[in-house]
Amino acid sequence: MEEFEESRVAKSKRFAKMQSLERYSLHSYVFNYIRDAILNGRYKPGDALVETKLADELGVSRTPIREAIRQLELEGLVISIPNKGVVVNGVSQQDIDDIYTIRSMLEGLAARWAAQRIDEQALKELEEIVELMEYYTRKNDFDQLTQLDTRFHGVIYDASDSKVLKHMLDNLLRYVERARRGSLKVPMRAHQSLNEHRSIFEAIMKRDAAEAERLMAEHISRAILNLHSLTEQDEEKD
Amino acid sequence: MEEFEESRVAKSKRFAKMQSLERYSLHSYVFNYIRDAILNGRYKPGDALVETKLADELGVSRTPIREAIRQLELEGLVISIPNKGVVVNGVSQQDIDDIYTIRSMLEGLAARWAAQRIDEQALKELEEIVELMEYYTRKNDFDQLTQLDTRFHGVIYDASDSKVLKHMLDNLLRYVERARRGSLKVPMRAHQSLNEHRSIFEAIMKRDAAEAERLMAEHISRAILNLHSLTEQDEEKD
DNA sequence: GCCTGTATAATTGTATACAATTAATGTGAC
DNA sequence: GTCACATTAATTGTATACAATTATACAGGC
Repeated sequence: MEEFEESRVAKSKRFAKMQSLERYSLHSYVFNYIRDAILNGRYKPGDALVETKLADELGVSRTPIREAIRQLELEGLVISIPNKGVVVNGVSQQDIDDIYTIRSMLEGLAARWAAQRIDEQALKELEEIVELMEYYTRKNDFDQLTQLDTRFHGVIYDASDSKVLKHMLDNLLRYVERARRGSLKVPMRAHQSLNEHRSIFEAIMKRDAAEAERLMAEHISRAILNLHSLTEQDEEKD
Repeated sequence: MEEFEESRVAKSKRFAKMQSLERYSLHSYVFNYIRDAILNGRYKPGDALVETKLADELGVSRTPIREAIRQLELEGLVISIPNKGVVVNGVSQQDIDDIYTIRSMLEGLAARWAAQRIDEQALKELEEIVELMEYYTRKNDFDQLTQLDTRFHGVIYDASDSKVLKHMLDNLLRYVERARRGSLKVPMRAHQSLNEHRSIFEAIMKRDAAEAERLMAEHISRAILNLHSLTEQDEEKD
C-alpha cells in the first residue's frame, strides 16, 4: 500500500519536472503540445486522434487530453464526431493566406482605435520599441526583432482598448506563429519592416486614425507577400 | 448490486429525455447552457463558477462541466485562474459594439470573396432567399425573416470559400445572437434590411466584389445603429 | 463471392475516487 | 484585539472505473 502511494507521488513529481518551469495544468500543456504538432505538420489533416494513444504518448490520463481536445475543437484545428472520435483539420496554405487577409483588416482596425485612444505612456513605449528596432536591425539580430515586433503589435492591441479585438488578434497570431518567425529573417524585409513600423508609430502619434489603419493594413499585407516570395525561393532550392 | 445497476441506467435515460431530441454529448449541452446564461446575464461578470455547484445544478458529473469550461475559457467568456477557479467575464455593450464593427469588416470580406467565387447554384439560392424575404416582409413574419437572414449570410459565408473566415463569423454571430433577434422586429428596419439584402445579392450576381463588400459592410453597420436606437427607446420607456 | 447478423474489441462518454492546492476557521501567544 | 500558525473545509486537478457506442472480425446462409 505504501509503495503504491509513493509511486503516485513520484509520478506527479516526474510531470512537474517534465513541464519544467511551467506550473500550468496538464490540459494546457496537452493543448499546446497537440496544437504545435498540428501546426508543425506532425499530425496531418485526416489523422485520427485517439485519446488513449495520446494519453500514453504524453504520459497523462485521458481527462486532460479530452479537455485539450475540446479546446482544439473550438479553435477549428480538429473536428469531433460524437461517439466516433476526432480527426485533425489542420491549417492549409490557403488558410494562412486568409488569416493574413483577415489580420490586415483587424490589425488596421486596432491601429485606428489605438490612434484614437492611446495614452502618453503607451505612446512612449511604442517609440522605445521603434528605437530598439532600429538598433537591432543594424545588428541583424532577428530574434530580438521578432520579439520587438510582437511587443509593438501587442502595445497597439492594448491601446485599441477592445477586449474582443485583442482576443481575436491574439488567436490569429498563434495560428501564423510559425510563418511569422521566418518572415523577418531577411535583412531587406527587416529594413522595410522597420520603416513601416516607424510610419505606423508616427501616424498614431499624430492621432491620424485613418492613416494608421491604412499603413498597418499595408504592413500586414506586405508581410504575407514577403512570406510568399520566401516559400517560392525555398521551392526553387528543393 | 442489481438495483444499483438499474438506478444508473435510469439516470442515463433521464438525461436522454432531458436533452430531448438532441443526441449531443453532455459537454456541448453544458457549454450551451453556461454560454446562454452568461449571454443572458444570468451569470454576471465576476461571478465564480464552481464545478460541483454547476454539476448539481445540471445533474451531471464534473467531467462534462470541466470540458465546457475549457471551451468557454477559449472563447473568452470566462477567465480561469489555475487551482483557484473560473470567473465569468461576460459581454459588455462595448464588446457587442466592437463585434459589430469587426463583423462589418469580415462580412464585407465574405461578400467580396463570395462575389468572386460563388457558383450558380448558390447564386440561385440567394435569389430564392431574397424572394422569400420579400414575401415574409409583406407578411410581417419576423421569425421567418430572422431565419432567412441567417440563411442569407450563411450562403455567403459558404460561397466565400474560406474555412477560417466562416469559422470566425459563425463564432461572432453566436455572441450577438440575442441582440440580433430583436433587430428585425421593427417593420421599418425589415423593409430597409430587405432592400440592402437585394442590393448585396445584385452586386454579387454582377460579380462586383468591391460593391458587394461595401454594401455588406454598410448593411452590418446599419444593423448596429438600428440596435442602438432600439435600446435608447427601451431606456426612454423605463 | 458477398451479404448479414453476431460476438468481440476498440474507443468514446460519463461518473467517481483520490491527490493537491487554496480558502476558511479556529486557537493560543502576546 | 490581532497576529501567527495549525487545522479543517472547499475546490480544483488528475486518474481511473464503468457504461455506451461504434468499429472490427468472423461465421453461416445464399
